[in-house]
This record gives sequence, structure tokens and C-alpha cells, in this order.
Amino acid sequence: MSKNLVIVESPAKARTIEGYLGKDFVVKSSYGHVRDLPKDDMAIDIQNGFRPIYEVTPDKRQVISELKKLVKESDVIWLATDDDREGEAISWHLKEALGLKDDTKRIVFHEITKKAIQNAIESPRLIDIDLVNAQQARRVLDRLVGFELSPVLWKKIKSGSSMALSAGRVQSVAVRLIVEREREIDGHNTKSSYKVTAQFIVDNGKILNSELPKNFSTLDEARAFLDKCREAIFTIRNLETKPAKKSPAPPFTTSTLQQEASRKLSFSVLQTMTLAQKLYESGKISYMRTDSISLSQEAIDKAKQAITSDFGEKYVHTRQYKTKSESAQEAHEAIRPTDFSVKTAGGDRNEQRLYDLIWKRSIASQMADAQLERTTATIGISTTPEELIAQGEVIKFDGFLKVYLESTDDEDEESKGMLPPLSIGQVLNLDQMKATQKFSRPAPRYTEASLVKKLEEMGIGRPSTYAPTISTIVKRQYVIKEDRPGKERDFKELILKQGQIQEKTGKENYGSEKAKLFPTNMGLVVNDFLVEYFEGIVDYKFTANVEKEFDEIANGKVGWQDMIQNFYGDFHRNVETVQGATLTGSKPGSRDLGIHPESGKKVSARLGKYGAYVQIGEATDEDKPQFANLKKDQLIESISLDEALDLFSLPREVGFFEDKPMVIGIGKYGPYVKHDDKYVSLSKDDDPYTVTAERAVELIQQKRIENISESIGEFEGKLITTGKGRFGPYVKHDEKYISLPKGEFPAGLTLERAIELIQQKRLTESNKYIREFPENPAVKVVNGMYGPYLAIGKRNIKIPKDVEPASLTLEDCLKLAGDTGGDEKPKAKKGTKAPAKSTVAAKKTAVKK
DNA sequence: CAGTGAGCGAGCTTCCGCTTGACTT
Repeated sequence: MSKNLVIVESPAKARTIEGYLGKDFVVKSSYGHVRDLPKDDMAIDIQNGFRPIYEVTPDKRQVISELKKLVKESDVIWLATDDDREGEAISWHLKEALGLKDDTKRIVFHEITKKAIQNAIESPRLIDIDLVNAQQARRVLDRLVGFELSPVLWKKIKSGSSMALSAGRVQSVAVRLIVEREREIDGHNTKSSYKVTAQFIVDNGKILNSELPKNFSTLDEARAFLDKCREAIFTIRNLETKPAKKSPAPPFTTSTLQQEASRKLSFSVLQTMTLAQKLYESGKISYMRTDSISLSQEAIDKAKQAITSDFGEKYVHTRQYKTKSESAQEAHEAIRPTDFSVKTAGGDRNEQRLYDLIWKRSIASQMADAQLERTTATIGISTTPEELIAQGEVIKFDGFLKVYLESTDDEDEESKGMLPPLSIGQVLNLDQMKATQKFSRPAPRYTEASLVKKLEEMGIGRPSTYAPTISTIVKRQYVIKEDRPGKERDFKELILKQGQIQEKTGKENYGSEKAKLFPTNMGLVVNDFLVEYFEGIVDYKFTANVEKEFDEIANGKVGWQDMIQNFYGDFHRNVETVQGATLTGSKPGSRDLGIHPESGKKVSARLGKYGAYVQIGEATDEDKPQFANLKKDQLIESISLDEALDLFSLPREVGFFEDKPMVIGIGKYGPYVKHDDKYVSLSKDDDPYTVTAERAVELIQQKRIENISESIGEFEGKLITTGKGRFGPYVKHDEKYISLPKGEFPAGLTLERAIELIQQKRLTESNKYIREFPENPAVKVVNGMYGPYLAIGKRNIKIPKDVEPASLTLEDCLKLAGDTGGDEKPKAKKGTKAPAKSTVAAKKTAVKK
């Protein structure tokens, strides 16, 4: 009986598969990639065919050493990493790192079913070195681009270790999309037109809504039309009923899951992925990082069963969806429940909500089309050839909509409702007709999820990187995700009622944004720089083009080094040129705004180390130039001279309080009110440029209240006091301090609330220590944020999953401490700095062993 | 705790893609 070791990428997958394979098989996981280029060194021998110098990733050393042990004990090794470019490379790296033979068995499967695994075991192949080379080309290209481009930004735009700038094939395009969308919106020319709608009352008091297919471009035209309708007779000229159908959407991929969870549940892409990961680890859903929309036959059969038992057989319509995406690699199934008969996922509320979404979408994908009937009524007007149109929709058979209709949070599909009974020739009674001014809208700003959608459409990035890419561009402060209030505008409306036309002006709010991505000044500057000097890299088609070349490598038609050489020549020359050149034109991120009307000095907006600012005068002037920061949200490229000069109105006196002046300013720690030599920070919602004296007084008084400690009552015979200390506002009772939760202040704190907080704190305290030992008070079993751990003196030791923390004895604890005890190696100090790196990393070829 | 931005230059930073568990009041 031979012993088998199967290596997959994910531990959850390993657990499942082990169950399918029986006793002779041990299934372990590599936890993703095990070797990579070192983090802080180019590690590519450019002179020698771009030879990459890999190392076992530090956090994978243990994985590798454990796998090595198992390899020794096994007769047959099966490399079962994902069936895509990265997966093939992981197998190859495993082979190299574990010292396996070239003929090690490589197996692949696209679904985690017993049958699929057994089939795979029956038809092993060898590692596909061409595919591995395509991955190496991808890796080397990304490293070259990232590690040569980023330093150009440090040199030409801003350097500094905190919030370092960076550029890369994926992130820079993501930023570009956001920047260009913002400019599109900025340049949008709002046009208005007048939309005509009419409401009729039919025999039995029911209402018929209709509209004119065309809009009028001016108020006068709209008025002329309504004028004609004043005395008109309205007749049904035509009634047409057509069957229609709606089909369900395919089951989720990573990207569509992120979009839907964003729209329906308002989750961020990171939140969605974290929840999905939990569902995956607890065995509730299939793998969540996938670009495939197909389901295993087994899953389809199970879905069919579930639909039949829940809704009946006529609701079943199984389908196999095929991806339209060229970049899809389809190593996994679409995202689906592992068991369709399970409707609850356990875990917290949001896990359940996400699971519900996945369940519904997967089930719906295997359900019948909805059958509809659309009725169109054409309404003639006796005084003009124009016609009004009324449309209604009736669901004849709900099909998959049954699953969606159950959901309360589905609002994207507004149903049109039914038309009242009508007949041709019927004369209608006009209740009122309106011509309402409508404004054209610019393209919408990106949300995280719509950005992911766009990137996916362009074939940029992978399911595993969508969420991290967004984190990167936010962390670099190229973009910011936030809400912004809208503006108000007037709109005109003409109303025809009882033969009279009335003109009305209404107000509407427009342009308010929620959780949208906006470019920052830094994002604009870095993007413009890259577009100007490295257009080839931030070109939207760059990834698509290199992907084609990677495919050729994978097909064995092109050598990977040749491909990289071909790319690198021009790219590197360009890097050198831009590095060395004094940039033509003005410094990136600088813009002249005009002349200061009083002093005649030049006014300019620039990007500095601390952000964007406006400067009056030149550094070379006799007297020093004056500076002022731009407000949050103000962009260098769009600030006007007036807005810029307005920034110099700080610090300003807003008024007096208790005979002393209050001064508003902006300091190192943000906007403040200074009064009686004491500073009070403004709140986030206060604009220092417009804040009033009343508000300033309020802030000063609020601060006083917070700082004064006062007793608010007694509890268990001891005083409860509130106050503000080093760590913020607190409640104190029995010599113990409790920090107030965010948003709560001592000022409004009731005795009841204070007692609640004290009891809450006791509860968590009592839950915290799972076990204590009177014999040895230094040893405790503690419930920590990341699970139970053992605290012995100053050391903390994680308690293994298979140990029940509540039943540990003191001896167990000491043993646990002894097992994992002490031999922590001090990290080898990073070598004293190597001689200055030449521009290329040729030197690093010196063997690393 | 309540000012800084240029320039002089050393020394710091960085990519994309695959995975989860390490941080502990």
C-alpha cells in the first residue's frame, strides 16, 4: 500500500479533498505561493536573461519544512495546485523548493467533487514548463515595471518613507480611470430639456400614467405643446400586447459578487471578501476567488433538487453558463453554496446576508425564465400629431423572480405595474399634464465595486487582487473614498390642470455622492506624470497586449526572456531618460493662478511635502512668500484665484467670548479655535472658513464640560464620576476607568448609561479569563481578540485549535508553554548596507547560498 | 502641540499574485 501526498493551495480545500481520497492519501496545502522574488531587492539578473533570484518567502519556511518531512514519508507526490498560470508556477516552485523529481505527478481539477478528484488522480500529467514560464514573465515584468517606475516618482515628485509613492501595471491604471472620470465629470456640460408626462383618470377612478417619447429643449416649446393640449381630446389609438421574458443572471464570480454586495448590502469589496472567506472556511460556499460562471454538474443537479422541493418542478431550468471574458482562467467553479438545502450560514448577520445573496443568485441561475406581458397604449391628441405612450407590465409566470422577489433589498428592477383596462377608441379624461425640466447627468463616479468591474472588463488584475489594489491606491493617497454633499439647483415645471397652465420653480438636490472614489491632488499629479512620460505603461491596452504575449509563451511559441528583453529595452531607456532629464514645463503639480490684486505678486498652487498649498510671491522675493493650505477636496487643477486668496483669511477673529477674542486657525493638528490661550479642535464637519462665533462658543463650552470631572451618582455605594483623561472621556467607578464609546460624551451621560457601561465591562472582564490558577497566578488562559491564548508571565502562546481552553489544567498549560518554548531566533540583521546599487541589479547575481 | 512649502543631499520607500494566520488589555 503506497503512501500519497497531495499538495493543494488552500487548507480548506485540503480538508475537503482528504475526505474524498481515503486512507492512503495525505492532503496538505501550500498556502498559496511558496517562493517569490525577495521583497526589498530587484533580484533579477538583467544581464543574464533576466534570471529571477527566488527565495522561499519568509512566512512559508515552516510550510516548506513540514512539507519536506511529509515528502520523505511518502511514495507518491501529487501537485494539485490550481489549473491556471499561477497555480502551475506554484507547483513548479514546490518542486524546486522540495527537491522533487522532474517527473512528479501534476493533477488538476476545476471543481471540488469526489468524481472530479478521482478523475484527476487517474490522469496525471507533468508540470507544463511553458505555462510556468508565462508566469515568470508576468512576475518579472511586474517587478521591473514597479521597481523601476516607483523610484522615478520618488525622484521627480516626492520622496519620503512615510506614504511612499508607487506605480505599477495595475494600480496606475486604476488611478488613471478615476482621474479621467473626475475630469469628465468636471468638464460635463449640463444640458436641460423638458419631459412631458400626463395622468389620466379612467372610468373606475383608476389612474393611467403616460409620457411623451420626445423631450423639448426649451421652456417655450414645452409651453406651446401644453397650450395645444389645453382643449384637446385624448383617445386610445392603439393597444399592443407583447410577450417578453427575463432570464436570470449567471452565478457569481468574485467581481460580480463584489458588485452585488456593494449595491444591495453596501459592503466594501474588502468586507465582502472577508465575509466570503469566512463562509468558505466554514464550508458554506465554494471558493470565492474565481472568474468562472460555470457550475459542476453535481451542483446543478443539487440546485435542481432544491428548486423542485421549494418551488416545484416547473421552476427548474438548468443552464451551463459560458464566460465571455477573454482574460478568465477558470480554475474554479462559480461561487455557490456547497449545499443548496442549507439556508442559514451561521456566523454573524452580515455573513448570513452575504450567504443569502449567494444562495439566491445561484439558485435563480438554474430557474426558469420569467414570462411577462408588456402592454403599450398609444394615446392620440386631437390638436397635434404627437402621441403619448403608456406602458404596463404583467408577470405571467414569475420563474426565477420568485427568489428575487422574496428579497426586500432589491430595488434595481422597478416593476412598471399593470395598466388599467383600456380599449381602442376610448376617450380619456386628462387629470394633469406636466412638463418638467430634466438635466443631463455626467458619467457616475466609480465606487469600489464599479472600479473592479471596469478593471475586470479591461482584463486588468485578478480576483485575488481586486480588493488589495483598491487598498493600495487608497493607502498611497492617490484616491479617497468618501461621501460628498450635493448642490441645490432650481428646476422649472409647467403644470396643465383644468385648462390652466401654471409655471412653478422647484428645488432639487443633485450630485451628492456616497462612498465614491475621488482623486486627490497627489493622484492627479502622479497620474499626469505617468501619462506624459510613461504612456506605454498606463495605456489601457498595455495589460491586454502583454497578456497576449504571455499566452504565446504558454503555447511555447515565444521564449519568455525574449519577450521581456523586447519590452525592457525601450522601457528602461525611457526610465533613464526621464530620471536624468530636467522636466520641461513647470514642475509637476504646480499651476499659476494669476496676480495678487493688492501686491501684484504671482499666485500659484503647488503640491508640497505636506500636501497642496497656495503661495503668494516667489522664494526669491525680498520679503518671504506667504503660504496657505488648500482645503480638503480642493484640487490644484481647478482652484480659482478668488478661492485661493480666500485661504489667507486664516487665522481670523470670529468674535468675543467672556471678553476675550476667539481666533480660528489651522494648526498642525487641524482646524482650531483659540480662546484664552487654550485650543479647541473643530469637529470634522466644521469648515474653519465659515464657522460662526456661536459655534465657536459652543465648542469651547463643550470642551469645558468634557474636561471637568463630576460625580453623576452612586452605584453599589461608590461614586461614579466622569471626566476626560489622557485616553479620552471616561467613566470612573471603584477606582476603575472605562473609556466611553465613540460618539458618547460625559456631558450627556446619564446614571443609567454609566451603570450599563460598568456592567458591560464586568461582563467582558469575566469572559476574558477562561481559567486562572490559584497555585500559580502568573498563568492564565485568556480569551483574546484573536482567539484563546495562554498567558504566562510576559509570554503569550496561542492555544492550538484542537485543544479545549476551558478544560486546561495547570500542568497542560506548563506543558504547552514548554513545547513551543523559547528558541525564538533573533532575526539575522540585514547585512550592513551593500555597496551602492547600480541602476540594474546585475550585482545581485552573486550566488546567494 | 498649534507651521510648513524652494534648494542643498543622505537615506528611507516600491511591483502583482497566490494563500491564511500572526499580531494580544
